[in-house]
Amino acid sequence: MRRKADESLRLDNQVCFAVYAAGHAFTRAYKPLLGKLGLTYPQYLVMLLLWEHDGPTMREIGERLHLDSGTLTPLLKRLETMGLVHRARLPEDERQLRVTLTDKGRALREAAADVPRAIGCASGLAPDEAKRLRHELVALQAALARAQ
Amino acid sequence: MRRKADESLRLDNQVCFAVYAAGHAFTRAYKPLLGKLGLTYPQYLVMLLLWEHDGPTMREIGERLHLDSGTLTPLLKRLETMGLVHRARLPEDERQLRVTLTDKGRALREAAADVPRAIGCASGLAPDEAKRLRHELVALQAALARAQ
DNA sequence: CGCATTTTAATTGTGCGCAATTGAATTCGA
DNA sequence: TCGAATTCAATTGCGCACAATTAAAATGCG
Repeated sequence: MRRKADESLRLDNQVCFAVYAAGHAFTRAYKPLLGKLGLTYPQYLVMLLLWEHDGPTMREIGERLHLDSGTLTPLLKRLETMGLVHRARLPEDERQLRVTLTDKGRALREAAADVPRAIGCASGLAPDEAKRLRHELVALQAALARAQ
Repeated sequence: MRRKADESLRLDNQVCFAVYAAGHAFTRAYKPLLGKLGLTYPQYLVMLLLWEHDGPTMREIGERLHLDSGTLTPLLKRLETMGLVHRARLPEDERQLRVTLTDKGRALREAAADVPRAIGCASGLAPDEAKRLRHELVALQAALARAQ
């Protein structure tokens, strides 16, 4: 019989690797769909946020997506270069940056409308299964954040 | 009442984002533990594989972790520079590269022994919950791969 | 045997992801 | 009010992650 310590060092036993591998699988599944829109997955997340509620500051985007300025500054500059968003300092606080959709950025929403359905389909999850799994992952993320 | 298409474009409804965020949370949780060992999380995954079964080829490592040579070549060179692994061509097939642990690499296993427990603790998951979640994520990953 | 095909690792280029630092704007406190 | 502390975005540097290409070794087929 194998010792406990050995067991726990086996790759297959690790939830983290399963999350890591599932993340890769999702990225691969999204790539052809988002490629048609000219977006990467993190860029798509920012666009989702803006379609939901236009005009957040960079700090708010970072809090929502758990990304810092080192990631977001170049990402948002790319979206701006593509003509999808506009970046402007707040007049009342010049430190902060407001990100707003351009007409082109708003228009992209129609083209992206069928992406979630396609991914839902590929995942093979029923809506209620997806919902439960999402809840468990959110709880997991919160527990890890709490443990610091 | 909100239309169905709008619902599906909302960030909160997406399993993928939950996986993505949980992945980040895990990486952050592992960082201080692995930092003591001088490893990144992908490097730790390779070491786990080698501790489990020493001497795989680079192709086998890539299949197991779903990583290609563009990622693994520099990663393994870093592990070699750290003195943890040895890289050598197979005499019977010069295209392939065998990766083996050095004494230092084997010794690191003891230092890493308590990492899984610490992460398990931080995740707040009971062992059976972790096992079920892992199964669901593996199934999800397989479904996404199958959908190609 | 000899040449086309396949397999494998390495390289190049792009884009995250994050720690650490910088610098500017703002806020706070004596 | 003035200087210290804080809050932001930007920058720098390092390490994945992956597509596309290159080059070498091995295989397969006529």
